[in-house]
Amino acid sequence: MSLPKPGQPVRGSKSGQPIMALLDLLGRSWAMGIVWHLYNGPSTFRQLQAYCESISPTTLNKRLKELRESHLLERTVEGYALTKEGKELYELIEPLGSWARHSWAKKFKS
Amino acid sequence: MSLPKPGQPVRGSKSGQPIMALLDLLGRSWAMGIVWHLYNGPSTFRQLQAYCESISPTTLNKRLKELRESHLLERTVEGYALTKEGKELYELIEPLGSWARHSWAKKFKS
DNA sequence: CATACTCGCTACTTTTTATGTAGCAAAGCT
DNA sequence: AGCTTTGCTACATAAAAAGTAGCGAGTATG
Repeated sequence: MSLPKPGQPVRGSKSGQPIMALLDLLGRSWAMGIVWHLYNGPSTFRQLQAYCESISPTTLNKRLKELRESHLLERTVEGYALTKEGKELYELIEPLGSWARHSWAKKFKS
Repeated sequence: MSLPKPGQPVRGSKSGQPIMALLDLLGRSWAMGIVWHLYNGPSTFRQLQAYCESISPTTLNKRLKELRESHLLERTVEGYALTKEGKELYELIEPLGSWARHSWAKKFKS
């Protein structure tokens, strides 16, 4: 799987519109979960592995590479951490959390 | 792949927190693209297939089933359409579009 | 009535992704 | 020197997605 970049054809869009590249990137397994988790603070590779209970090191490493190349996270002395863009992204997807709890989950209670 | 439901263990979380179930669901290939597209109005199966240029009918059908069972879309006389919840969800992820264009894409121009 | 569409979908094979497990090299204790 | 932790790679297996063909139902057209 190649890195989706805005402006280039990606999985799902020959036009490479930024939103499609972003959806391709975030649509890969664990990508959003990693961003979600790192908002709490930097984590090491092994901490991320423990957090994402069933991720394999192979996949984790691939996702980390992709997210780094996409400028959403970086390595620091404390481990992997969100960049400015990564934090912005988190703040955009954050409302999903409360919506999922308060509106969406209720539809499954029947 | 089984349908992720809030309150049950899902890919990535034994707790089944709604947000994790949602991320699992949306993280599957094309799921967000389908929601994104349907906000413009209902589409038939073949229209969706044409829109998602490289999706296979097998995968499209699976995604549609999952999204229907998750109450995000439904079948109408005009084809597949977003439910009230689906529209709410779209409106939550919609800001990603302008962020991707205006902030994120710029990081790749170097 | 026949034939020729379109539509929603299934069957099947191939390719791509992800998982599961083992373990290595580098760095930091002790 | 020995023992751990850390970040990661290698390899085999399993799961998911793509690619292609085509069926049965419905509708339109001659």
